[in-house]
Amino acid sequence: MTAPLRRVTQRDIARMAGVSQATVSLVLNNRTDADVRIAPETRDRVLRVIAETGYAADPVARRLASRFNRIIGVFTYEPAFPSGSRDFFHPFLLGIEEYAERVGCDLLLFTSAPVVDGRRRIFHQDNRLRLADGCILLGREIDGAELQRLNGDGYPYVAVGRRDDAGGPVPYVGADYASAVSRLVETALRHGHRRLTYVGMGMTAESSQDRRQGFVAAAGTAESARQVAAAPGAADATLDDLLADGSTAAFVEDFATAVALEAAARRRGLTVPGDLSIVTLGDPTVPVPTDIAFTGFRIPREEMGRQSVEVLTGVIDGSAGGLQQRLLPCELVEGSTLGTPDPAVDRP
Amino acid sequence: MTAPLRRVTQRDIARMAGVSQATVSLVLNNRTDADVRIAPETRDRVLRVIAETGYAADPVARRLASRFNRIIGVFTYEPAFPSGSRDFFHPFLLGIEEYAERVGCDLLLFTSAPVVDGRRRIFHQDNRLRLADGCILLGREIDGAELQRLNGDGYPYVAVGRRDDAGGPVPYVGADYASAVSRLVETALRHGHRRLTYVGMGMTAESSQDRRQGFVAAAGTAESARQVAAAPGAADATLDDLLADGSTAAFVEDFATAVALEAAARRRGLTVPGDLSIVTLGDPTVPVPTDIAFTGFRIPREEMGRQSVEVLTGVIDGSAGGLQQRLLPCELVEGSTLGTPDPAVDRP
DNA sequence: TCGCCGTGCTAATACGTATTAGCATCTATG
DNA sequence: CATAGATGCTAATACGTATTAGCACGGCGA
Repeated sequence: MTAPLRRVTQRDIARMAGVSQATVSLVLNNRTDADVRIAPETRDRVLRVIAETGYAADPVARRLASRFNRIIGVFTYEPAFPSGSRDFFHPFLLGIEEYAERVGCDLLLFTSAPVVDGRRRIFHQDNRLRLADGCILLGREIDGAELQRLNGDGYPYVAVGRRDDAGGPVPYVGADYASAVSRLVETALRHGHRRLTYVGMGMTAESSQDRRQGFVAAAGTAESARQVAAAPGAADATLDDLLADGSTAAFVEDFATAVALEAAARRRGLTVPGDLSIVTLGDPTVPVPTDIAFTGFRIPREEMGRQSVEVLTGVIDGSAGGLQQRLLPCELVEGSTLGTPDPAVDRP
Repeated sequence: MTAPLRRVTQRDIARMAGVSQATVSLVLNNRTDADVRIAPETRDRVLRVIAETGYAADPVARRLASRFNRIIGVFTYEPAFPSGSRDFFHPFLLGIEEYAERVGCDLLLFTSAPVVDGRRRIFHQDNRLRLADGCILLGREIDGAELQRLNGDGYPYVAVGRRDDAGGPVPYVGADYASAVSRLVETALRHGHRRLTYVGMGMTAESSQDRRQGFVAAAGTAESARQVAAAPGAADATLDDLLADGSTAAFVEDFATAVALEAAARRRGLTVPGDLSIVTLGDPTVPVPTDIAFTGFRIPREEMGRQSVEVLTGVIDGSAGGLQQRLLPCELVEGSTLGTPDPAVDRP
């Protein structure tokens, strides 16, 4: 190993070209303002030396002197490349990367953030947020206190997924779950379903709230629209509950639960959607093997990633005017698990 | 939007605590050298103010003044989160993230690197490599000229995958393809195979060279050991060629080609491995649907990611002594596509 | 000849931190 | 009481770039 060579700096270039460091900087930044004038010969001379030496400005010094880094932080509340839930983050990252590339920004993954109580923390002793010009927040549940702190600090950020206010409005790019669920409920009602059940996971996250709100909003004309909590493991109990209630359509928050529910129904000799319609309210977040084409909707994850970068760059350079909150529409998936309820099922 | 608040700096802390900026820095870095002494009361006072304000050192300034950033760059020659070949990078990134987290480093993805002639370039006008303390290079084929430049600049980096020298030895963490292929060839010979064919893709990448070398090295006692180039689309022609040659075992570089070859054989009523043994020389890089359990080996991608970070940190802080080149063993996969050649096949 | 303006560049400074030489002040020692 | 040494801190400077005020020079009009 040779001794680490010293960087070539603007001073070196300046000396070689017989000009001042300031001139090198001006040439480098192609400044042609009225009050900054460099003779073409001088400019060429400097550029030639730069080319010869292969000089490249130190981005760190640049950042210190000016304002921005062209670095976009990405904070994930869970590891960004998990083996388990890899399908959750991946589409977001894909969109983020694509747009970051387009605007010429690098992506900084905050892998150094320590895990406390099972989740990563943004704020800790050696907080490194300021490395980036701004930050994209990814995660099913985001700590409200941390959002509040971000707002207080005036640090530019965008959450992926709608977030409730936290000491002020939270900039976000989310998916319009409420509307998507509402449309599914309306479809069910058109098919003649009268008794509906929302099968949740007992979560308080905004994404869950929004789905429930969409359910409630559209189910006004139903005979019954109730909510229950369930886990994939308790599919049989959930099925009992649905049958006892006389529900003909289940709106299932979690994809894996829907899969388990369908399997349980089949085991009992029930048909889907003949005896029971099952609607899923989102893409699988973990790989679940199934051949069933569930009726539901698609979360525009990739587009959310893209637009989160777009919004963030706006927030950073201040060009974004007012409130930066976007809800993207979800595309409905027709599938084959929502049908007309079998009249054989006893109803008045 | 409020005006972007000025950062809290060490100067602010110093003023509040009634000390100098230097003292704040010393306290912050927990300096306890013999010639640096801070009274416990002073230290506490400073720490209290730091805690109150939630101050965090600006990593950019820190980097400029000192040497390191705790940022590890990741340069991918293709997008890091591709939709197509997502399975290629993902395991590497997983290992990289895991180890980076362990050593408390952040990960910088160089998404800003522009694409020229269909591939990303490390070196371009506004080269941002120096943002990171060092860099991990990912990609099937890495430009030798760029490696040479990296070596010349004395920039710390590690390639994932073995690389030929480029103006000096290239630090890398690779997989020992040669040995893995050799062992597979030996297995085939033990099974009685005498005529072997290496089905390559006509690539010149080191990973391809190594496989071929392993093939040649172990096939010495075979009656025939030849190499052909083939693409998945030309499976039928390849099969013809194999049969004409009387080869009983095909060592197929590309997973998709192996799948196509097996399908072609089945269409012709041939059995695998009865009539033809097929060995794959690596995991699929793109998702290929197949139910066949191919005989081959597993590339320790995750471990390669982990160790690349380990090696890089060593290179960066200079603690790594000599040459940093590691070849990790590949685990053989028994599978069911390598068997004893059917004696019915005409051979002398 | 003087003043004025346009041109081409440089000196000085800021950005926020780390480091080091060295200045006071106090304590122990002779 | 003078002095040596330890102690606790600060002033100064470096890191590499961007920015801005302003200097020196030459040409031109009056």
